[in-house]
Amino acid sequence: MHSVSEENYIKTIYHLQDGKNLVSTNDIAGGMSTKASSVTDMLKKLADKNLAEYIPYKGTRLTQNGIDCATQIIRKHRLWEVFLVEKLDFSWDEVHEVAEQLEHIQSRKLIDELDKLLNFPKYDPHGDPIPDAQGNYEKTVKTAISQLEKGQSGILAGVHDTSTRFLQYLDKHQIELGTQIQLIDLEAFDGSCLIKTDLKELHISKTIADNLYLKIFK
Amino acid sequence: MHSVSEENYIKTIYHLQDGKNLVSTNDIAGGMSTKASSVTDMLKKLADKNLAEYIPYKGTRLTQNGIDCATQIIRKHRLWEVFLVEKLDFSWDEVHEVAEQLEHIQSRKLIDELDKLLNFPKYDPHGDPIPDAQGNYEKTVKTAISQLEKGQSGILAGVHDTSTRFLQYLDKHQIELGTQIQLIDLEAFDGSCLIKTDLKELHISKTIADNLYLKIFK
DNA sequence: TTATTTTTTTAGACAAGACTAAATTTTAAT
DNA sequence: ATTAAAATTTAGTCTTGTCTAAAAAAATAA
Repeated sequence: MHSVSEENYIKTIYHLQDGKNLVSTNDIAGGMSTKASSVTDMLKKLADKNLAEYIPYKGTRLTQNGIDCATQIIRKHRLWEVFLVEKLDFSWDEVHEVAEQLEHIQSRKLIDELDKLLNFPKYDPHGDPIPDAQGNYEKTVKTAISQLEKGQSGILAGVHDTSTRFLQYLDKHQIELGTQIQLIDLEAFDGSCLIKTDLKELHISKTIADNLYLKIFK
Repeated sequence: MHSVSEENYIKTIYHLQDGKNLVSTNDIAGGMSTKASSVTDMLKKLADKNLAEYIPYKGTRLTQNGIDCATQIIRKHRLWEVFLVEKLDFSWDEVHEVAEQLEHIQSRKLIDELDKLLNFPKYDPHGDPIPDAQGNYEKTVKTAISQLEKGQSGILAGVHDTSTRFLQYLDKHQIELGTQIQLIDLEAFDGSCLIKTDLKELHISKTIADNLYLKIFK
């Protein structure tokens, strides 16, 4: 099928795409911790294989083919994360690195059976939706806390940054998926926020507020 | 840690070693479906990393380091095989290819937790022993049916050839691990045998008899 | 023991993926 | 509209792991 490297590029482009028309070479390089020149080389390969459309100096977008491929990788990644947490007692900040390896295992049967074992879960441990075998998944509209208006509230449905440090920060402050959060105050000067959960009030920086996505009750 | 390719060489050498003092370059090439010249290159790398002792023109043996590494790969391979059969409804002739990929996933916690989930199994679905976290495992003395004397019996404890075709042959004749088998007659001319299980008598070729290993009651 | 065959190694090439440095194109700023 | 800065691509190199063809060593046979 495709090489591990190709799959990682496809996944990165897919995540960067979201809404935008074209993804820039530099953004991909940033997202993969590699150099722009390496990205250019790979983009040509992906275009040759009809996985991406590459317009020199302008940017790239995945073809339908590439999108299908990305969706399957994401399906695998998220199912493995559920497996690690539900069956192997991993905590949600430990799963990413291992899932990153497991998502490249090639076996249709393996994934379908895993899905069955886990009872066809809809969400991964970070609250992100899991595509089904056909690649369909609920595209929830999630809003970062930093984008809310004062007084709005919602439940934590996803995080942007999935680094161990960030996830541990959340654990420390007893914030997890499903936690109800209300925006009490927003400081215009530095974008920091005062938020309230069932348990306590907490002051968070703009960086944190950008990273927490809520499903909003309208 | 080590590359997938290095791990595959280590595993192959370990399996070919068994008993022998040195493993030949050609045998490794055969076992890996690669060319002797490629093997020579890799042997030098393994020697540099203190994973193997390489004596040009003579052969190779793993160092203790290499043996430890091989044992861990085998542990992972066999645990994943158990997982696939027990939890994901794979049949024993479907597991090998996938386990071959899964054995290279790097995560100590993953394997220890998997071991726990499966209840610390001692044998894989082919009857081969699974090394524990320290690398220790029961080194059973298994004897091919073709090596038995007339009248001897034992229970099927392993197979040599693990190809799908062979495993399906066994399924067809209702032979599985744990099946009690007695050697009724051995034809000196072509090495074929007449064997008896609880269910029936069966005439098997020398090729088959070479591939079936029994634990013998002495 | 010499000649022949087999095994193994060396030399040189190639593909995938990555990098650095230089060149080119695009964008932004005067 | 030029010029300066930023983004992107090209050219050339490197590493890993593979290959073929040729050379060298070891094993076998006469």
